[in-house]
Amino acid sequence: MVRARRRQQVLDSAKEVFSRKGFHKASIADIVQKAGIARATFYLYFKNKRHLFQSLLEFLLQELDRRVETIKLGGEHPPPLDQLRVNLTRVVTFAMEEPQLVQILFRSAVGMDREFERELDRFYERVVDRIEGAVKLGIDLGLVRPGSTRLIAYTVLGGMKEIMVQVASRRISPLNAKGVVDDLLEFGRRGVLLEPTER
Amino acid sequence: MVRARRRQQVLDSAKEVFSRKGFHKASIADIVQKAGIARATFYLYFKNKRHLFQSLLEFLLQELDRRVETIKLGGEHPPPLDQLRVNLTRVVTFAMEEPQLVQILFRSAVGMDREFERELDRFYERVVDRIEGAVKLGIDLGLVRPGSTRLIAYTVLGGMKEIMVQVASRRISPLNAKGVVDDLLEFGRRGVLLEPTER
Amino acid sequence: MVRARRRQQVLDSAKEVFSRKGFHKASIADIVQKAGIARATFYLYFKNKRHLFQSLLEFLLQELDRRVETIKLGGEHPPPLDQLRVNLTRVVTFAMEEPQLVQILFRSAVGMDREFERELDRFYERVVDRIEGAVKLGIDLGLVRPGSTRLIAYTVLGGMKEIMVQVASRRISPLNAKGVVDDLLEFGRRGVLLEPTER
Amino acid sequence: MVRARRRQQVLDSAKEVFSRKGFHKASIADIVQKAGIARATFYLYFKNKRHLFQSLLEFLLQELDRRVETIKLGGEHPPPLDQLRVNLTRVVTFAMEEPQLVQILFRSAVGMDREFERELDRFYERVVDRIEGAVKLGIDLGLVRPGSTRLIAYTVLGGMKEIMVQVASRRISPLNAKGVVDDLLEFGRRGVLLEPTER
DNA sequence: CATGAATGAGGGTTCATTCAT
DNA sequence: TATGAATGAACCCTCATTCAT
Repeated sequence: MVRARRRQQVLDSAKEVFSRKGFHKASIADIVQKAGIARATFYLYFKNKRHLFQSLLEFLLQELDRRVETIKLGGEHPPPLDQLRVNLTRVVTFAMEEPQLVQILFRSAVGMDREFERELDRFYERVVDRIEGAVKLGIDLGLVRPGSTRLIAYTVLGGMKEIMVQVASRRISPLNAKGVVDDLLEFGRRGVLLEPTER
Repeated sequence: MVRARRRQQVLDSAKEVFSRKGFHKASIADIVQKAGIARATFYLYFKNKRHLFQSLLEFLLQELDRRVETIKLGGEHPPPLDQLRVNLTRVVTFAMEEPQLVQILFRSAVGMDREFERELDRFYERVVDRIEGAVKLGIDLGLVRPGSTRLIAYTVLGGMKEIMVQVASRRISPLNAKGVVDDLLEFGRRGVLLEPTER
Repeated sequence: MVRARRRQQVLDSAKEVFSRKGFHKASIADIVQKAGIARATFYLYFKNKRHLFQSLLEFLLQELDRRVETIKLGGEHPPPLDQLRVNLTRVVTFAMEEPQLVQILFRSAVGMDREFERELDRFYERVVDRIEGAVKLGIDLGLVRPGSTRLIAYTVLGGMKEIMVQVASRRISPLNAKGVVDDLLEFGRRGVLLEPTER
Repeated sequence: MVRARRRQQVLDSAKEVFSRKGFHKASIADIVQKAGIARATFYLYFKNKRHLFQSLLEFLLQELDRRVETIKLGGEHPPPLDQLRVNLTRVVTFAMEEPQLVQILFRSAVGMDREFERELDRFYERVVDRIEGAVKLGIDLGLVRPGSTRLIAYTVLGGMKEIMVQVASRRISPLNAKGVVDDLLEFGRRGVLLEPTER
C-alpha cells in the first residue's frame, strides 16, 4: 500500500515538527517541507491540520494503551505486583524511546481546544479508572490500606505523567528503566517513612 | 494609583479569556472587549500580547511561591509535618479559589514557546529542589527512608500538579481542602500498603 | 509673548526630528518628547502634524526668499554680476548654517503630498522665473547669448539645489562660501570650455 | 516563465501606485487591487512592501546605468562630444518615456530611509565620479578649462536631475530630446556669456 | 494653559486551505 | 495522484488626534 506509506511519511514529519514547535507554531509549510511533498498533496492524506494532529495523538494514545495490561488474578497469571511492574516498565521505556511523542502528548496537545481536551480527559479518566481499580483490588485482597482511592489514583497519574516528561526530556537519566520503576513502586507502596520496624 | 487599577482590569479580563481560550486562540479583541476598553488602550498598559501573558504568569508563580514556606527546624517552629501540611493546604486552597489561574498555568502556558518553557522549567526546578530538600531533611532526621530523592521529588511534583488541576476543574470536589491534604500526606508518607502491624 | 516662545520651542524640536527621520517616520511622540511638553499640548499650538510641517516649510521658504534680492539696474546699484554674487553667497551660507532646514526642504518635503508638492512647485517656479528673468536681462544688456532661457533656468535651479544639498551634508567642504560661489559663477558664465583665446 | 510575468505585473502596478501616492501613502491594498490579485498573492512574489520598492528602484537605477556609456578615446570611437551627446539623449529620452519611474526616483525614493538613502547616495556618487572623470578627461585633452571639477560635477548632476524631473512632468515639453540635449550641452560648454568675439 | 488617558481607523503580514492543471 | 499558484480571513500593532480634568 503506497498510500499508507505516504501517509506515514507525513506523520513522521509532523511528529518531529509538532514536538519541536508545538501545534500552533508548526505550520503546514514546515511539515510538507520536511516530508518533501507539495503543499496541496498534504490535503490528499489529511483533511486539515487538526486532523493530522488528531491522528498523531490517537496513534500515541493507542501505543500507550497497548503497553498497559489490566491486572488479572488467578494462578495462571503472575503476581499482581509483577504485572504492575511490567506495565510501569513498558510505559517508562516508551517515554525513553519516543520522547517526541511524549513531548507532543504533554506539551503540544495541552490547552489546544475544547474538543481535544475532552478526548485527552477521556483517556486520562480511563487511566485513572484502571489505577483506581488496581488500588481497590489491593484493598479487596487485603494488601492495601483502605482510603481515598480516587485521590490516590489522580496522584499516581500525575506522578507518572511527570516521570514520563522528565524521562523523555532526559532530566531523569533513564539508564535503566528497571531502577526507576522499582523506586517508583517502592515509593507508591510504602511512602517515604521509615518502617516502624526500621525505626 | 488609577493606572494600576486599569492595568488590573486588563489582567482580570485576560485571566478569564486566556483560561477559556488558551494563548493562541485568545485575541486582543477578545480581551479588550471584555475589559470594555479600546484596542489601542491595551497597548498603554502592556507592550504586547506576550507581555501581558508573561505578567499574568509571573503574578501566578509569585502567588504560588508566596503560599509555600520553607520548612524550618527548631523548637520555636511547629513540627515539620505540620509545616508541610500548612503548605499543602495553602496550595490546594489556591487551586480551589483561583481555578482560572491554574488552568492558565497548566494548559495555556504549556507548549507556548521556548522562552516560556524555560521560565516554567526554572520555576518547577525550584519547586522540585524544595521537595527534594524536605525529603533529605527527613532522611537526616531519621524519619524518612533513604532512597532516590530526586525521583521521588519529581513524582511528588507531578502528583501535586495533577491534584491542582483536578481540584481546579472540580473533578475532585474540594469541599474541604483539609481532607484532601490529609489523604495526600498519608499517601506520601506511608504509601498504599497495609502496615505490617495491620496485616 | 510666552505663547510665541512655546511655539518656537516646538518648531525647533520638529526641525531636528523631521530632518533626522523624515515626515512620515517622525511621530508626534518624538517631537513632544524632545520639546518636553505633553502630547495634547502640542495641539494647542498646531492644528495637526501637517500644519506643523507646513509652518516649518513656510518659514524655511521665506528665509530662503529673504536672502535673495531681485537684481536691479541703474547707477545707484552695484553691477548685476555683483548682485548675483551676493545672492548666491547668501544661499550657500544659508545651506552651511542651517543644514537641517535644507535636509527638510530636499528630503522630508519631497514626495509628501499633492498639496505640498504644489506649494513647493509654486516656490520653485518663482525661483525659476527669477533666474530666467536675470538671464533675459543679460540678453537685453547684450551680455548673454540668446538661447533657451527656460531650460537654462531649470538647469541652474537644479545645480543650485544640488550644491545646497551637498554643502548641507558637508560633502562639499564649505570652508569658504566665497570660493564655491566664484567657481559656480564662472562655470555658469563661461561653461567648461577653454576660451578660444586661451586655446 | 509565468512566474516572471506575474512578478512584472505586480511591479507595473507598483510603479503606477508608488509614483502617484509615494511610498508611505501607497498601501498594499492599492497595489494588489490594481494588479488584480489577492492580498496574500503579493507576498508570493515579494517579501514585503520595502522589498518591492527596492526591486523597483534597483531596476530603475540599472536602466539608467544601462543608458550611459563611459566615454572612450581612440580613433575607432566617435568624438567624445558625440558620445556625451548620445548619453545625454538617452537619459532625457528615458525621462520622457518613463515619467513614473522618474517620479519614483526623485519623489518617492527621497527621504525614505537611512538605508535607501545610502543606496541612492552610492548611485549618485558613481554618477558624479563619471561626470568628474569626463571633465578631467577634457582638461587632459586640453579642451576644458582647469577648475573645481568636483563642484562642477555636482552642479551638472543637479542640472541633469532637474531636467529629468521637468521633462518627466512635461513642464519642459520634450517634443524632441535632441533640442534639449543640444541646448544643455551648449550651456555646459560655453556658459551663458556672449563669446568675446561675438561681443 | 496643560496634561495623561483614551481612542478608532488603518496597515502590513501570516497561514490554512482550495483551485486549476 | 501530485502540484504550484492563489486566496481571504484574521490578527497584531501603530499613531495622529481628542477627551476630561
